[in-house]
Amino acid sequence: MASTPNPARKTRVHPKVSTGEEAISEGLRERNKREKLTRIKRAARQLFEKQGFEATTARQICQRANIGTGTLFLYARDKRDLLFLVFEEEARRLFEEGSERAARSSSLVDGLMLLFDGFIDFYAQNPELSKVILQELMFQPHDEGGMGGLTVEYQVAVAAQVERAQQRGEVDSSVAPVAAATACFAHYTLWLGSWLGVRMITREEARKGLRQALELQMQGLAPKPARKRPKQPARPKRPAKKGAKARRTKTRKKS
Amino acid sequence: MASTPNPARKTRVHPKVSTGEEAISEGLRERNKREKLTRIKRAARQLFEKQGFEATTARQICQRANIGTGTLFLYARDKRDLLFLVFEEEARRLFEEGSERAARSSSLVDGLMLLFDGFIDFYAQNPELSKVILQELMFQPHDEGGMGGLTVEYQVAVAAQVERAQQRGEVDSSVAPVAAATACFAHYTLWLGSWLGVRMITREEARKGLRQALELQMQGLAPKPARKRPKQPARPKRPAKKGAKARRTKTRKKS
DNA sequence: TGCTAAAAATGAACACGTTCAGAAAAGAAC
DNA sequence: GTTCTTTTCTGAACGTGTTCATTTTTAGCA
Repeated sequence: MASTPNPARKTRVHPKVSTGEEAISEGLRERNKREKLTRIKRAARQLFEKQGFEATTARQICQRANIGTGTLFLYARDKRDLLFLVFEEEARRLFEEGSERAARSSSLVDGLMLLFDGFIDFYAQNPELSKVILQELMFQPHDEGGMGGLTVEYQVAVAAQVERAQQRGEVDSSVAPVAAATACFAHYTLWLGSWLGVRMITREEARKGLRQALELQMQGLAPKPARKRPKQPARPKRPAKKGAKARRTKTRKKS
Repeated sequence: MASTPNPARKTRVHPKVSTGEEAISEGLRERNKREKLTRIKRAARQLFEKQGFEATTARQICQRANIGTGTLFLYARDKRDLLFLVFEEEARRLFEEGSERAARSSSLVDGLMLLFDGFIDFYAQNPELSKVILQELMFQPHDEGGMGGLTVEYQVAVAAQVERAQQRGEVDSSVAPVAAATACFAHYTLWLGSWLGVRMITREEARKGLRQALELQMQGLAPKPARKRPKQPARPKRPAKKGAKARRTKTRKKS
């Protein structure tokens, strides 16, 4: 009944390392901190990629980064936080690239897959690390900036896609965009989980399953009333070229 | 690139404790093991519920169960596995109760909510523990028996619900039941995660969101060609308050 | 240049989960 | 009972992530 509120992630990392462009001249302090952070990122990344997350010890990272063991935890809340330090930048880049590509698509499902594919490629590079990242993303509060914030932006981007589709007449106007976005996001996370977490599925199976789930989300489970032309152009502006259900798009090429 | 295959959960727990009814007379060995297991379960449950999962140490459990520290790990693979030892029985019961109730329902959404509600109630009893359980369920391979097996059975039960609805004509006959079940399960896990993991939502909000997601899954996002639906309340004439739509059933009462 | 206060770095120390070589208990055979 | 084999138990020991009192570095000022 009691339940401790979890180790309650430490309030904030101690040295406030500058986030980029500052006044022209930086003090010694600033420079040292920046360099240290860089070294930490590099060391962590190298070791994670070579040995995996669990097999890499904090002390190893410290040694390679030339810092004392305690210092590491002034720059990262804990070991898992290092994953974010290391990969946030790349994730942000992928996110923006995906958003751009998706914006050019004219089908909701295609657009979402473009959005998702960037991350799927990223995760595929190292499934073991990705599992930990995903786990953290799905179970850590999304506030407190960092990569959790990205997740929120992600959902916003999905919602934007839905809204565009709605304006196109591809999505019913009575649907709340955020609700639809959440639904699509649910399929995304489930299939990612089956692939990276539960590990009973390959990457391509996950992509295929995800795409089918999105199509099913478009169609709905309920039976279509009668297969006849909606001759009344009252409701949707354009009759939305929605043909049969199983829209066989060729599997999208990825990098 | 390398990536260690994770600490690779230990092959199997050492003493094979009998799973219930055996030959009438049991040897001293069997009895000792059974008693020890019982003591472990009791101790772990009490401590977990009083102090929470993280705050309970393995040594505390051993002390309370009157066993050596090493012995604990002959009965549980690791600390998290204790959660399954402790809660599997109860989870199984809830699952069966839910299945029965769901079988009596004549609407898919209602039926699924009945199925889900059992677990939602269970999780609500102790959200912190539930978070860990959920995390384990979603990220540990589902084979190797235990509670993971339950997850599989769960999805099967959902698929069965879909099939029944299909026979009733509530679900389109062209839909593959497992695909539909997976989709519904995706909504279930997402909303559970928002509630227990990311912690930005209350239990009732999660239930409501889940129900709406299921309804949206029924309807689909695509625009309906003509409003010739059997008995759907058509488009909401009344300007349904704040974006919410498709509110059909009154929020189900739960136990 | 010294002097002082604030910021940052340090590594020994802590508490934890987990292991494993050896000890103890239970069964089998006589 | 006595001996031997097999199963089960045990707690000291290991390696881990993380903390914190102390030391070192930097900045501001005279």
